[in-house]
Order: sequence, then C-alpha cells, then structure tokens
Amino acid sequence: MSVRLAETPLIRSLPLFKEMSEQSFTDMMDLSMLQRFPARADIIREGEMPDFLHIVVEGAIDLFATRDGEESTIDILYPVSTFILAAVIRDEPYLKSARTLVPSQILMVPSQVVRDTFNRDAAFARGIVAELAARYRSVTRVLKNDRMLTSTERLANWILNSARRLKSDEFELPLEKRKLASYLGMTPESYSRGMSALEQHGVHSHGATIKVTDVAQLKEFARPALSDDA
Amino acid sequence: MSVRLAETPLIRSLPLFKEMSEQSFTDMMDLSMLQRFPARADIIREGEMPDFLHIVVEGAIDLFATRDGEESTIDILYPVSTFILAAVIRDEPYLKSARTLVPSQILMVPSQVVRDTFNRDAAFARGIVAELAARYRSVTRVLKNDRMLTSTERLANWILNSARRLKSDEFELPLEKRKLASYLGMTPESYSRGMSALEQHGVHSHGATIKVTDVAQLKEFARPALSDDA
DNA sequence: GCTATGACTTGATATGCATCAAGTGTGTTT
DNA sequence: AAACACACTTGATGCATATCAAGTCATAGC
Repeated sequence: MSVRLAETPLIRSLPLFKEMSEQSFTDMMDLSMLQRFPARADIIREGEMPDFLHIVVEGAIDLFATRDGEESTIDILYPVSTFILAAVIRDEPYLKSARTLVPSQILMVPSQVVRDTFNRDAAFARGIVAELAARYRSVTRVLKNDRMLTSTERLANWILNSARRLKSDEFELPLEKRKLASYLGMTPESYSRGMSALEQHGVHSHGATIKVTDVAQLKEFARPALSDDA
Repeated sequence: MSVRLAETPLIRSLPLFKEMSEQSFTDMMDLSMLQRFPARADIIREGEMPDFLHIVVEGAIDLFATRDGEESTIDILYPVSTFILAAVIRDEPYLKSARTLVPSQILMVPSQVVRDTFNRDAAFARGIVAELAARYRSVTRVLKNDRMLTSTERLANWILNSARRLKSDEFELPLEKRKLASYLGMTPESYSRGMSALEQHGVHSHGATIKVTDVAQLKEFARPALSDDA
C-alpha cells in the first residue's frame, strides 16, 4: 500500500508536490499507491464518494458526465493533473465519472491523507489551491465557449490552442474524433461538417492530420477568447 | 484604508473567516476596505488583473462573460460569497465581469494580503480551498446542465432547487426574468415559453410569483441531477 | 388619471445542430 | 487477399431555440 521508491522522483517533480517538505512527501507516498490501468478502464463513477485523490502520472483520462445513458466529455486530462480534487476537499460525491483513454498510470492518495497534509504543510496547501484554481478557470472557459460560440467556432478555437501549445501549425489528433467532438459539446457528425467548413477558414485536414494554413484567417473566424493557458 | 470595527463581527462569522486566528483576521481587516455600491455598478471587468479579493457582504452580484457586446450571466452571488478567488490565487486576468444587481456592500481584500494570510494561517487556507472547491463544483453543475438538459428542463431544475433552498413551494423571483433567463443560458422569450410549458408539469406562475403545485410531477419532468447544494 | 418607458409575452420565421440513415473509408483478422 | 468491424463522412430531415416583430402589461412620472 505504498509507492515504490524508484517511482517517486517523477511524482516529486510535479508542481503539486515540488515545494512540500521531504517529510510530508515521503509520509504521503508511504500511504499512497501507484496503479496501472489498461485503456478504457473505469476509474471513478459519478455519485460515488471520494476515497482517493487521483493523479494522472502517465496516459490520458476522460472525465465525463452521464445522464440517461448519454455521456458528455467534460474534460480530458494528461500528465500531470489531479482529479477529482474538489470532491475530495469537500468530501462530497463525484460530479463526473472518469475512465482511461489509453493505458495509464494513476497515483492514488487517500482523501484523509490529502486533508491532513494540507493542514500540516503550507507549501502543499499552495499547490492544492493553485491546481484547484486552474481547474476552475478551465471549466469556466469551457462554459463560456459553450454559451457564446457556435460549435464550429469552438472547434476553430481548439485547433488554434492546440497549434499554439504544440508550437506547430501541423499536428495529429491526440484522440478519437468522436471523443473530441464530445469534449467540444457536439456530435461526431457536426464535428465532421465543422471540419470541412473550416477548409474555407485557414485549416486543412486529412484523416487525423490537421494543418493550419492561415492563422490570421482562422483567428478571425474563431473570435478567440482570453488565452487558454490552463 | 481599513474596515471599521463595527462591521467586523458580521464578516468574522462567515465560513471563510470563522476559523482563522484573531490576529490574522484583524491584520487582514486593517488592510481591507468595505465599500458600498449602487445598483448596476461595474465592479470588475473581464481581462483586468485582480487587485483585490471581493466578498459580497450585502446585496447581489451578477457575474457575466462578454463577447462582441453580448453578455451571458455565468453566476449570481448572494452574501456571503467570494469573487473572483481563482484569478486572485493564480494572479491571472479575470475571466468574467461583475456588477451589482442591487445596492451592495463589498469587502475588498488586497490580493497580496490574501496570499500572505493563506501561507500563515492554515484555518484560513482551509476556508479558501473549501470556497474554491464549492465554486468549482457549482460551475461544473452548470456546464453539465447546459450540455445535457433542454432549456425548459434547466428552468424546472432551477425552480426545484429554489423551492428546496427556501423550504417553500411558493416564492417570488429574486431577480429580473431576463437575468434569470441569461443565467439559465436561454433568451427571455424562451424563458417565457418555458414557464408556460411548465404549467403542465406542476408549476403555476403569475408575474414574479412561482408556485410548485406538484413536486413529484415537476421532478419527473426535470430529471434532476445530483443535489445542487453549492 | 394619463402617458411613457421598459419588461414581459406571444406569434411567425429562421438557424444551428441533432438525429436518422446510407454510404465510404481504413485497419485488423483470418 | 478477402472479409469484417468500426470510425468517419455525407445527405435528408426534424427539433430546440434564437431571432424578429407585434403586441400587452405594469410601473413611474407628469
């Protein structure tokens, strides 16, 4: 029930853990687990109570909401992010479900350990609050985009942000188109039509390859919001 | 540039400040201001950098996003809530604008003071993180509702939650219908039609008065999500 | 008490997007 | 290489909701 020594340096280097005391860190790791999951494994189900804080160390996580069997992807997490912090802190049921998109490694820290460490180690507390604030801002941006943009504009913004983040005007989709569609709040069909509509606005795509051919034109179409840096 | 002694007990009793040390609290109040604003006063504009943490002590605040002159209400805050904590913590530009809906009193704590106190007082840190987590869960719920429910279902859920919160099956709208419509992500016209559609589902309304005549029927229509307790 | 202003309602129409229904790939299995 | 599965695309249609356009109602000022 403890994380092996060989794996701690990677975890230690994460923003959330970097500043905390050595003592707090080793204590926490002694009480935590690092677990491997195959692709498409259920990690958390909406409505359950949080037992552990989860941290994606490797792989990718799909956070989604369910209602009447319908799913909607709320967020997609890559290393290194926590989930689902807010539920752990408030000790209230999860609002979202989580599953792996690809084989993943997840660090699991018992909720009570998180809360205890938060109270004892101010540096860890700062890390927690920074992470939480980042996630908050991220959902807020998604909500704003949902409310104020058409689905094709959301797609255009996603492409702009991806290109900026990867510092390249050409890149491969990092996930299935249907997942991306769900994340952007649209159907796969609308995604497909949106992508062909963007051929007129500075984007060329073929299969999973997306190429921004005219950034200025794409920006004009996308009406980008404040930079998407979380 | 400091809060008068007579007004501190109210503030002191808020969840955010209740547990912190007397010393931290008085220090913080010495460096803060309690300010009155008339109705419809701009408090914060999207894109600006956060100088102060704001706390609604009295009145009501409209948090909204803008794009191309269009506005969309993201949240409405009543005493006692903070805004906009996440921007203060990350020291990054506001994602939303804020204005008063009615004459209001707002406590303004300089950002740097918030950060310093957070590091020195673990009880205050707990308060901050609890507040932030609550706000996070609140936006998450709004996003889920936007994605998975029709506008009339969102309205039905809002009525159910209001009735539950007020512990009464009859109540008055606490704000303009157009504001509520915007908050629910719909136009005033759709709000109006939605409200008359709900006459078939256990709600009777006249002017600003709303009466739930059949909770069970309304619940069945609304397909309520996890309880809306933030 | 009349009138003006603005919020709200109601109706007609338009649009974005989902849904339903065939296709067309593309990669994998045998 | 054939065949299958499955993601994706494309087309036709329908629905939810926005938009545009008249109203109606309520409130505040004169």
